[in-house]
Amino acid sequence: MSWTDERVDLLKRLWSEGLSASQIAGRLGSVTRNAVIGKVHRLGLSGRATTSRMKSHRPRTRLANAKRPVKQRFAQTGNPAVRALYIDAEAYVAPAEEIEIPVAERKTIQTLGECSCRWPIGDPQTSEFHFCGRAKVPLLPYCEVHARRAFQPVAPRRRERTDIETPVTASLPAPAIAGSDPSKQRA
DNA sequence: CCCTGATTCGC
DNA sequence: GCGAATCAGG
Repeated sequence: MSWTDERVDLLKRLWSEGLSASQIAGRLGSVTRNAVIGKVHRLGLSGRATTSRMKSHRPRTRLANAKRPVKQRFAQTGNPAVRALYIDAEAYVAPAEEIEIPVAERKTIQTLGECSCRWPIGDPQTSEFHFCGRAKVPLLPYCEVHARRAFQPVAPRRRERTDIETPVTASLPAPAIAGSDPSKQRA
């Protein structure tokens, strides 16, 4: 697969949103992160300017957090439907409160069925605790709503770029006792 | 070892 | 133009 206009547009958008090259590659499919980086350079998009603090504007619940490793597995699946769900989740904003499941639909660990959404609700220490129990999305352990909640994009590493343009070390005062640095050796 | 982007260079 | 391999680093 090659760089069609659509794919380039998506690349530009995701890059400007601060997604990493590998994240973008995962969404585009059929390309490696190297390909993405190479394209970014050829397009002249490289060098993430000051503005794009890799933002993680997406609230994540503890439960969603706990599901992250699972999500990563599904994010890498070749199944387009599952991938689509994962990608769509990007637009999702977590609700402040858990969805109210009618008592009749609630499932316990005992009554949880093969097709029941396994999203846990409530405090496991209490008798109120139950699982969502609604019909789950095929291949996923949750109903659609909870799947969207669980499978959110990996939060970009938030880390201030301290590199880029600070070549003025020469003007810094010399340390009183400079730690020798013998570690910089390469054949 | 996980990850990040940057660069090179054969294709 | 493309991207694997590599580099340099967190």
